[in-house]
Formats: sequence, structure tokens, C-alpha cells
Amino acid sequence: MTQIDNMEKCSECSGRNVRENEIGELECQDCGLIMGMTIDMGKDNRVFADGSGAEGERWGQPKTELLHDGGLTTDMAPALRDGTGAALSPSQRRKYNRLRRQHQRTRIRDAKERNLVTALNELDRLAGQMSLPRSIREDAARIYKQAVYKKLVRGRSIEGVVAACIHASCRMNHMARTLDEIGMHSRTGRKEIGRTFKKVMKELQIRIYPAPPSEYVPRFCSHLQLDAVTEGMAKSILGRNEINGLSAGRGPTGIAAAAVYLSARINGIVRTQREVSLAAGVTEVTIRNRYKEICSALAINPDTPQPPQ
DNA sequence: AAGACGAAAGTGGTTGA
DNA sequence: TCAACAACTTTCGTCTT
Repeated sequence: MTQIDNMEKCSECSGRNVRENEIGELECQDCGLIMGMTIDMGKDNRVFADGSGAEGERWGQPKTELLHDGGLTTDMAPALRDGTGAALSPSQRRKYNRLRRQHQRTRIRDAKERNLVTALNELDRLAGQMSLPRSIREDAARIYKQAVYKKLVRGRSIEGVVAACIHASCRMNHMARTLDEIGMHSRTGRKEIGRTFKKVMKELQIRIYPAPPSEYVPRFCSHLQLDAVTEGMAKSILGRNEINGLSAGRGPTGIAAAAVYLSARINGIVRTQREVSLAAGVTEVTIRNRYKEICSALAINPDTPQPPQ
């Protein structure tokens, strides 16, 4: 581990003890905050057409967290001829193939890397089923790698930890997904994912605040096929100061669902409480209760709702 | 008949002693 | 560890459109 720059200051605790860890991240040694990755500032000689590589060009995909070795690996091509173009003798060919096999084996050095190969496959599968963008997958993979290095996967299922990392990454990227949604696509249940999520966040000292209800609005609206005006109004309702007091201790999905329901009613669009409850994963009773609370907080008549002043 | 409403009982998670 | 508690769910009967 090398000290990168003693002028680098942690944005969380203001400590100056920021170093590069074993997976290339800038990590504050005092509070554990990950401040970013180290960047190679050297020139980038990429091959754009028919390059032989003789001039020192680089090629291949950019570094990715989604492969256990970052995608930065070398491969020995199958070869039938030597450097001069002459055919290899059978014994030379056997020797080459043996070397090639050994080389491939070195790509997975130990149990940690084997774990990562399985986990990153699962991560990609789960994120794919949930149609999550690449940035979320990369962040989830980064968190997972930290969890492996801190030995948090021991005694837990790989699937559970992967699901927890995806949940964390979604929350960090303001695309919150509920534990139920993730649980639907994972072999691990909601309970287990939630427990693992808490443990991993605590051990890695990652602080994630509760998702604001407005983060759920776009998805609920798209499930319910509501227009942008209705979605915008639901968000603006949730953005009002009066609503802040309602969210303490309450599930954000229930509040978001009620705001969407209210917004649809104001705009004269008929969506039953049942439909909204299915889209949001909460019951009609919860929507009714939050609906009444929002209406009274904003002084809206619940029977004939009008846009708030 | 479908949807909304509200009461009551049950469930699972959190908190504080 | 356990009891108390708040939030939420489930169920069911009644009311409204």
C-alpha cells in the first residue's frame, strides 16, 4: 500500500491519511471512505486500425470491476507454428499446450479469486434481470470486492452478499430498488438480503441514508403507465416541506405510492388503490393512510383533490 | 359489481432497559 | 435478552358509485 499524496484530504473526516489499497482504491485509513480510483496519467496509445502492437499501442476493453481480474489479463493464443512460420513438431506442440494450460490456470490464483468469478457472474445475471445500468453493476462489484477482502462472505451465501451489494449500489446511485424487488430475482429472500446489507454496510463503514420517496416515483408511474405531468406532480408533492414530517419512520414506498395516487386523481386519471398497491408493493390500507396524511398536511380535500397551493 | 373505506387482529422489525 | 412500541399487513364487513 502506498501513500498517494499527503495533500489528499478525506472529504468525510478531513483526515490526511488517504492511501491506495490493494485493489487500487483511494481509501481513508481513518474512516474507511473510498474516495476514488488511482488513474494512470500516461499517454494512451490505442490501436484504431490494423495495428500490430509493435509501436507500443494498447488494445482490448477498458478496466472493469465486473471481471475478477479487472479484464486486464493476458492470453496465450493456440499456436501451430513458431515465430518463423515453421510448423511446430508434435512434442513442441504438446509442450506449448501444457504451458498454455498452466498460464490459464494462473488467472485464478486463490480461493478469493474463485469466489469473485462466481460472484461477479451472479452479479451480472441479477443486474441483467433487473435491467440495471453498467455504472450500478460496477459499483456493486466494487463493494463486493471490498466485502471479500474483509472476509464478510464467509458464512453467508455468495448470492445473498451479491444481492445486498446491488441493493447498496442502487441506493448510492439514487435508483433505489426495494429488497422485495431484488429478492424476486435472487435465490435469497428479502430478509436475508436485508440482514446481509446491514452487516456489509456496517463492516465497510458505508453510510447510506434512507431512500427518499421521490426515488420510487418514476418506476411506479411507468408501471401504472402514467404520463410525465402526473409523475412531475407526484415528485413536486413529495418535495414539499410539509411532507418531510410524514416520512420519519414510515416506509418510503408507501408515501411514494400515495403521492402517485393523489397526483393521478388530481389529473383526473383513474388508477385504483389496488393497481397502485400492486405497482408499489404495499397494501391498499397503507396507501389510504398515507394518502389521508398527505392530504391533511397539504390542506387538500381528499374527496375532490386539487393541486396544492 | 367494483372500488373505497375503516376497524380489528396479527406480524416482523426496532429500541431501550 | 426481552418487553414495549410503531408501522405495516391481512381480513372482513359496510358504504358508495
